Amino acid sequence: MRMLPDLDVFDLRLLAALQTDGRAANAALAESVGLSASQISRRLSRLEADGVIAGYTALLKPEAVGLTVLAFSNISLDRQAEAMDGFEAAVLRFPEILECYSVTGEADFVLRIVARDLKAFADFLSERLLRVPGVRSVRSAIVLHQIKHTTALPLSI
Amino acid sequence: MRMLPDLDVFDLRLLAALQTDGRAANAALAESVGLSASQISRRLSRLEADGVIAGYTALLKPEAVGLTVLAFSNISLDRQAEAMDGFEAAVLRFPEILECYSVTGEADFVLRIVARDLKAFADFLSERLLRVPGVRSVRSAIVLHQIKHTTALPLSI
DNA sequence: GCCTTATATGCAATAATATGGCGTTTTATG
DNA sequence: CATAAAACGCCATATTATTGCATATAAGGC
Repeated sequence: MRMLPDLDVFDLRLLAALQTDGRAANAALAESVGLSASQISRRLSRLEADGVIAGYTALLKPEAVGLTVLAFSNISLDRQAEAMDGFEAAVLRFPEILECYSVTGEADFVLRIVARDLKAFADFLSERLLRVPGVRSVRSAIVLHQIKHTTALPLSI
Repeated sequence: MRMLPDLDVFDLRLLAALQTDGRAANAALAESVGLSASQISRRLSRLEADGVIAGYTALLKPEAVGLTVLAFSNISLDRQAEAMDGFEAAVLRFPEILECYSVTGEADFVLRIVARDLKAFADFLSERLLRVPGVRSVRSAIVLHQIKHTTALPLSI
């Protein structure tokens, strides 16, 4: 695994194509990259081995699997070392918490949370999250509209 | 496209497997679902046609493509209708803004922003985002540590 | 409850796709 | 400018996906 994988223009085009369609056939990728399919195969293996490509996933429509609520919750903890460890462990256990980051600013953590509906979200907050030891405050921004949503990182091609 | 795609246990297992590895071969998916590869192929086509599967993507390691800064920025706009339209159009144009939602709470919007480094992030804020007409305030939570990060939605299997 | 119809299934044949050898070309290095 | 190393495309082979089809399972009508 290279530390500084210097990606050439073909790599970047390939990554861009894979961010657009992670299941595209090598022949299709070859088309948009401008190389042969066999080279795509080889570069793909390299990018995976190097860890540039962390994985592949299917993107599901949340409503189709019964999830209508998305929220960003800002968490503040009590100032104790054990509070943080316990909180992080709890976060990993809750499947409705998709992401958790410690951040600068007023809050200690930002969470991305999904739930079936508003009631399920409220229940999760009051019966689960607020009961995690050390959690002092939770301020949630519930999503009203999605203006933009992509997992594709910008690549300077 | 069905409105209420009632997913059976095989569908849910298949979706779970695809969220774990979006490029898994049908034979491998068949293994974890408990069906034949041909059925996987057929169910896959159906889930794609129904829009349950919105797409597939490669997940890249941000550092490997030169992105070291992730932030969640909370935006407040001036109370004018045209401010909102202009802001949303601007958001769609900026590739460093991966996600944008209008939300409840103190802010009007939450943005997920990536940047090469702190300087690039600061420049983006001051030279781009703050110059979008109608933007009144930006409060950013810059990510210090990633505790959890997944795109996989929780499925009640 | 049984018959009918629609849907789902696994198997096997076929089609599509990925991979690796190999000779050639390009790029980097002294 | 010569040489070595890396990358390339083509092609043959291996792997994987898809579809026809006969059988099985589940749903609806009477």
